[in-house]
Amino acid sequence: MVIENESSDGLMKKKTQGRKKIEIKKIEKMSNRQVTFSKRRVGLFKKASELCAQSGAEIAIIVHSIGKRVFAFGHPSVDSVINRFEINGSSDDSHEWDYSGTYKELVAAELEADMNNGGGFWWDAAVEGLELEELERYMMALEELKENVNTKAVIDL
Amino acid sequence: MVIENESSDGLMKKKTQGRKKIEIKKIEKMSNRQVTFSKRRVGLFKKASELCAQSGAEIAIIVHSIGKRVFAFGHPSVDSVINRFEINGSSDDSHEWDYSGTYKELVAAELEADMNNGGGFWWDAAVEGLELEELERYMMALEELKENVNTKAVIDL
DNA sequence: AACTATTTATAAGA
DNA sequence: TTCTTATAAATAGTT
Repeated sequence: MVIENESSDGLMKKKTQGRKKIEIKKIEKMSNRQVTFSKRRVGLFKKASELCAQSGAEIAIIVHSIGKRVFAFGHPSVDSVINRFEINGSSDDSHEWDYSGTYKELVAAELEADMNNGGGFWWDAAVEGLELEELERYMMALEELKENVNTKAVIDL
Repeated sequence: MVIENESSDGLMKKKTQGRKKIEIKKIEKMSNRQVTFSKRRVGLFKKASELCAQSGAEIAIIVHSIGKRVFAFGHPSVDSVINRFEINGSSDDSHEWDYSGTYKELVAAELEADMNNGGGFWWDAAVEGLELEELERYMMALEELKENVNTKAVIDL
């Protein structure tokens, strides 16, 4: 939002409102969604690189944008991290699952069936199909991520 | 650092210095490293969940801590994102590689050979073996991440 | 695990 | 897209 640069008393005012608090939800306007995706993906990869550098963790991140582009971050490499992960077994309880299960609960089975249909991306269909209550539960899940994480069992390989 | 709560003039002062600027490098003290890892991993996963919610991207993150624990984030699931990634081929130029290559350049081949030896974690060996100049290049790479990202070729599946 | 002062990330706007 | 600016959000050091 534009702010007046000069008020009646002649003092200079703020040029913009700066960052505004937002709700974490699907960004409807495509151009804004693209800009936010670009900015936040870079931020995410930077955070990952810092975590690697500080703690020595091995991290792999794979991002499929809605535009079908694929971005990957890997330290020491995407493949090595994934391989190590898969060797441990990706379908049992050997991992600490944080969020995937929570989201899945939100997506009704019938909506998942629409994912492979023509027109739009599966995600759009899934989100548009969410009832208000479900969306609220989704947002709550986001907020409770920290707590959920800390209460998971820890099982080493 | 502790700050005096009351100065000679009787005014209350800041209780702490608050967050301090730090250099992104290996945290030597194990307890601090563990705490930072925990905090930042949660932050990383939260950022990922927000990016998914806002843009509809599909994201998988796998984190192997130095303590051998495995943490994973996946939307809609770790497996689905990885599978989609691997179908596209993980060894060619079909992806946008952001950071893994940069880091690899830093780790001399002889250091990589030590990764599988006994005693300590490979990462410790690799980082401790980095010469100062190399470490500086590494840090520069971190700073230049954003620019690097924006200059990569974009190739869809 | 909880607390603050700060640093860092980023929503809007240019 | 790249830059700016003000503010929201993350977090380092401490308790």
